[in-house]
Amino acid sequence: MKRTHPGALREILATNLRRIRAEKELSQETLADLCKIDRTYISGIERGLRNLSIDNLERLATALRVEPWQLIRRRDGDR
Amino acid sequence: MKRTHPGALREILATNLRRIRAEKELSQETLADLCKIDRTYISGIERGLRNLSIDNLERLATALRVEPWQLIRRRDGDR
DNA sequence: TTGTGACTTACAGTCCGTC
DNA sequence: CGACGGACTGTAAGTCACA
Repeated sequence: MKRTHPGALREILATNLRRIRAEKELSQETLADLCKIDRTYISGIERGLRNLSIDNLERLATALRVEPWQLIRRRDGDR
Repeated sequence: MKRTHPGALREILATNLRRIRAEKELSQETLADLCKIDRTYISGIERGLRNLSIDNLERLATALRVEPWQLIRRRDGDR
């Protein structure tokens, strides 16, 4: 696929998105439906392959009913 | 020119960026230099006209020495 | 249900300026 | 110093057929 790869923030977003989506028990497809972003695009985000814009970050957050910043907040130990 | 202008998140970022940059007493130009983003582009971000990617959000955050999520976090008191 | 490569088009992002 | 414009280049956006 070779979609660009830099950026640690992408990885954080990727894991957060995947985790939160799982918590809400949504499939990529239903989420895609909710925020009107293509399913395969969401797939790409969750694998850290897509460098999305903050407009799309906002759409995802709204669909998931979380604040946008929660999607890029590092979560591990919560430091 | 027709720069797009949707997205409440952009406004939050705009004010946060402007505030933090001011706190660090950096000009748009020196910040541009620090994170290697074009000065006119930073100007556009601070006016909420630009829909930047999270890779660039990260670069801005790094240059300002803050966490990326702090740039898009809404503070009580602004809108 | 999700991953992937390939593709076109819209705009992200740069560089030259003026005021 | 910052707002704003014109003209460009590179890549995110968005979709598809198939695995």
